[in-house]
Amino acid sequence: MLEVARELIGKTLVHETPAGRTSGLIVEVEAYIGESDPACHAAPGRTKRNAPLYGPPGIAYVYLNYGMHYLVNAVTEPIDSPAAVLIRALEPFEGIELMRRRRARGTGKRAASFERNGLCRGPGNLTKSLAIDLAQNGLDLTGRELFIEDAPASMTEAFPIAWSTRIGINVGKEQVWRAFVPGNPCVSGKSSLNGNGRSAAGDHLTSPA
DNA sequence: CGTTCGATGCACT
DNA sequence: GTGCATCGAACGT
Repeated sequence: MLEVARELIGKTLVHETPAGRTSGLIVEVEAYIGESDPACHAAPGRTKRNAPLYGPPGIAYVYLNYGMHYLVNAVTEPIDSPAAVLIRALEPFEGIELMRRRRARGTGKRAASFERNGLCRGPGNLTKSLAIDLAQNGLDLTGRELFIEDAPASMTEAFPIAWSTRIGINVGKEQVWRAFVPGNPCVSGKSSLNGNGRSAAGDHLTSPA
């Protein structure tokens, strides 16, 4: 499972829409594993909302939280083993101008005022830039609309990976189940290891316990 | 630098 | 009615 999270780092998440194609390199993820993980949506058992977690792996689990942000996960385990990787940040790759227009929508701001590195920094931001909402819930991530694929050869350098505790939760804080590319300016949250002054004491470069 | 707080909608008890 | 796997603006050091 944590291996899947690690493998997703450095792949691309792509969304094809009538408006165009947007994609980015996955630089930050978190694992949510099973009903025994209090922060996982499967913790209360099977419900209508979390049903995709109990389905086959390779499926997108999308939901709305805080009433205003859609979050996208990749289901990772076999049927009846609820677990998923939350995609938290991307380095924008294709469709950057389209991302800017989507981010500006509804705000009074100009699309041009959005910096590239911030377009997909944070799970709520990346779904807005890629136009991911409940319509994509349950899609096959190996399909043609919303999918994960290997990065182009020109980008397949080895990515350094750091692990930390998960962000934005109140339970299950002990697990070191957040993986990110240290130093990458598109990573959300704080990290002394990402080289831009956003730091957190718990970060470390070794593998999780 | 840091922390607090409002916006906002839906699933769940 | 309560509580979020958030974001960013508005404050206080």
